[in-house]
Amino acid sequence: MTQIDGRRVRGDASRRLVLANAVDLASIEGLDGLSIGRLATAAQVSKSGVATLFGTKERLQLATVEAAAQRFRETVLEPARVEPRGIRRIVALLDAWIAYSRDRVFPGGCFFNAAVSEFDAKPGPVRDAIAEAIESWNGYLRVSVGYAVELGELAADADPALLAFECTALLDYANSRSVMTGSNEPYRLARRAMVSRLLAAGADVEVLRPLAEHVD
Amino acid sequence: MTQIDGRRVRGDASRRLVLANAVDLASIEGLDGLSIGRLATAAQVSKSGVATLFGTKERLQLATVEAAAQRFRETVLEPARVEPRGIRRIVALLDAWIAYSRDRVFPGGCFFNAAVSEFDAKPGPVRDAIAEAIESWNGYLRVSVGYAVELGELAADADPALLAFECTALLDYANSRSVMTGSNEPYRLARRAMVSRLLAAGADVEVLRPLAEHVD
DNA sequence: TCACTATACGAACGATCGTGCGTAAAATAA
DNA sequence: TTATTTTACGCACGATCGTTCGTATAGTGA
Repeated sequence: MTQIDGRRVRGDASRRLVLANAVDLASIEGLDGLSIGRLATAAQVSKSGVATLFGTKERLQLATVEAAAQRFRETVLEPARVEPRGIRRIVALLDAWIAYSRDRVFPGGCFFNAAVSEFDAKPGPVRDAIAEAIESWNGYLRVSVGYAVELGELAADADPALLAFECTALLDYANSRSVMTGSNEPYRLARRAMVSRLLAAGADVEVLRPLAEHVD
Repeated sequence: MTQIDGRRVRGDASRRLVLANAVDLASIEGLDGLSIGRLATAAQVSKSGVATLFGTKERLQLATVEAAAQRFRETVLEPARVEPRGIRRIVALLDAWIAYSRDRVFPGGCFFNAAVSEFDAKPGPVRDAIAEAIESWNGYLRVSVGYAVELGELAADADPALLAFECTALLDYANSRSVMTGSNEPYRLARRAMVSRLLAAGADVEVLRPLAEHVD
């Protein structure tokens, strides 16, 4: 039986508070643009308090990436798990992703879209952590498409890797365009493209209805 | 008859030199991460020399965006103009864009992908300049698709806006994935997706050959 | 000739950055 | 109790940031 440590409890609460501000700030300013001083101001703690809790800026960035990944999982992955494996879960995932972007779960749009563009040419632990989070989401979607093929809900010759690639491309681009223009039209375009693509892959039109008919 | 000014000639040469370094650095470090000091070191001029030529950092960023747009036009748009309007020019544009990304015309991958993610949530003149450059490219591709429809090279019910949206999404995502992983596989996936999408829109399979058969 | 402009640099400004040190308080462990 | 760990802060350090000022040089015009 592991006893709880009141100091750790307090520290974890502080870390959560700081990280909640960190992911929001980083989705706007970027993971590098996020400075410890401004973060401390936003979280209403002292600058050296942030330094105490995270050590270095790189460790703060790593913790921020993990906090963002958790918020993503809670917002996109968890809700879709109520749907059974196969095409229904795919539809739930794609729909949840659009809601995640459209509702600005991160105020600057998808955290990982911004993080990838910022760090894709900067090797190091932070880049690796971002890559792993992306890879995890991509893999989850790809495997989900694979289930649908195995279950006969998509054509046997459908390529899960290609289909997942296309959907992710459309989602990411819709996010980028919406944040840039402030319009929801990109989400409607992405929905149309994904629906017609899934139909071409043999999906049942009825099952696609949540994705096709949702208004953004 | 406007006489040339030797001082301006010299200054323009310096500006070009500095901007060539600026776009390369910014494609890696970002437009904000790009600092005047490091830029001066890279371009082998003094820090205050850069300040003299561009005034403020914001004006340097604006000039950098314009320099990047020019390099993009020279690399992607100009070569495709040798092809006639319609599906052939579309194929040339898409193929040139993949080469532009794959050959790392900007060392950090597509300059505008990085710039959009960095500035989409930061209102101001720099964001506006980036948005205008993106809009210009998107519009050019959309109009090109429209020509192909008008010429009967694509189905009459094909939606140019949607088709251009899908292709841009695939191109941007292929760029992002390739820079992140160092692989050319994303370009092959994007090619396959675009070819099948254009075929579904009624394109002639022969005309798509340059896009379909090119090896990255 | 002389005044003016554009380029270019060195030096320095105040501001902010990430980080380390010393200290204090709270909780745990001896 | 005493010793140790964790959190949290104030303070200051060196480094770098964008910017400004003064100065020098070269080219343009009157």
